[in-house]
Amino acid sequence: MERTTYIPQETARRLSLYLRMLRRLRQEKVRIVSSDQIRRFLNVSSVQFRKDLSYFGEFGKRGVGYDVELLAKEIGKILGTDILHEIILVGVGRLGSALLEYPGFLEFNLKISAAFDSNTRKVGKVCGGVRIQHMRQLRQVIRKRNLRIAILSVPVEFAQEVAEELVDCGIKAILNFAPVNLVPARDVFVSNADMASELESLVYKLKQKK
Amino acid sequence: MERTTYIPQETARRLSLYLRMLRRLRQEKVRIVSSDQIRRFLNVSSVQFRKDLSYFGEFGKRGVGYDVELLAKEIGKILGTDILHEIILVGVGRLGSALLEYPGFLEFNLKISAAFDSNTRKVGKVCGGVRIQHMRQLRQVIRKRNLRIAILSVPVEFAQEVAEELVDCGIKAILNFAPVNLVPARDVFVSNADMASELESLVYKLKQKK
DNA sequence: GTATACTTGTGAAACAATTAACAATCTATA
DNA sequence: TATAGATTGTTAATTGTTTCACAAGTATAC
Repeated sequence: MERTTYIPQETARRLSLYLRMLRRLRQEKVRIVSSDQIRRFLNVSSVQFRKDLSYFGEFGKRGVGYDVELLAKEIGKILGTDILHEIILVGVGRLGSALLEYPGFLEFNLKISAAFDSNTRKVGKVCGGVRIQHMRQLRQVIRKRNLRIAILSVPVEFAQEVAEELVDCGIKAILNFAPVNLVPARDVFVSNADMASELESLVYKLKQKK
Repeated sequence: MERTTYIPQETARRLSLYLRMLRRLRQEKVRIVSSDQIRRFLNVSSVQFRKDLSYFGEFGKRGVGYDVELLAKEIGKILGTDILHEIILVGVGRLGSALLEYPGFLEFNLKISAAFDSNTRKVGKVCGGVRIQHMRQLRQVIRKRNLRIAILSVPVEFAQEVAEELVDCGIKAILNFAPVNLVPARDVFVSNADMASELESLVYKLKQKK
């Protein structure tokens, strides 16, 4: 039961999928699940699933399977989403306001607890239960509440500059929706949610298949 | 100059980044770019860049670099986005309408040319220059215009069912925004744009770093 | 209690992707 | 035309990830 120190990047990503699946199963009152059932649900091989878990411990019962409730809790702990994380959103345009109202975050104990925009007409309005504040408040709010994670949904031409401001205010992780590949500062994690690029990859795959 | 038949998945994804960068450079009237400059812009090693290109041919000039214009064209051809691709969007909610107005797709010659929703109140309205049609029209429109790619932005509880309908109508690639890991049919490509999961991975990374 | 059918956990092997090292080529310049 | 400096393209080595194969544990039927 020795734990390796190195954990594949992909494993972390998949844990998230597992967790969502498990929560869904829990809702449906499923108590026990086997790695082979997970395979059918998620398109991840059963060995992959077991291997991924093996980096963190032993959670199943041989000959039986996994306790849904227990495994969900354990994966939550591993990922750090057993506790609520507050995040901020910067740029309340079309996409930004859709994200503010997006219900999918809460499922993972993620809550957008502050939103910012530089347009004074938007400031003060409430969207998705959050009052929009002016960009000027950014630093103060981040500092005061010790926030670390930001969603960036500003127009592409401001993305790099606003990202740098965020980092300067103490943000350590950014989920970027602007269509630029933001290059992260030293100790900051950036994840580029590049929708157009995803589509382009699909176009390419279709082309290959033919 | 022999071309391997196998091309890493990740290479295809990166080509998309390269292409966007090159187009931006072209706009700025840059004529020549070296792999080392690309590295600085995109955080992809210069060898990686050259290696990725080497799967498809030789596009640079030793001692000089790459012709921006030419390389952009070539990568466009490789990815298949040298010609316009029409896609459909299903589910015009908050997120769906944001996507309809998203300007980032055109950059890659991708155009949402039809949108569908089952809510009769939305049907007939125009969003992002596209008239929303009823789901009943789905099959007819897909068939008639021979469409292959769909963006799925319906509520999570309908996602699997609508996805199956899309496939049944002839759709071959789906970009899914609903927070489920859609399991694709045999010859259909699905890309799950899982925003909550992305954030959760960031939370995990932050936790590790500490 | 023993046999049978399942299922997990994991070291080793196979496979895939990235990086290092360097030959080949180009430009500019004296 | 020789030389220096720059840059690409590619083979080989390295690193990272997935899969195989199977031991070990559990439940059930008889």
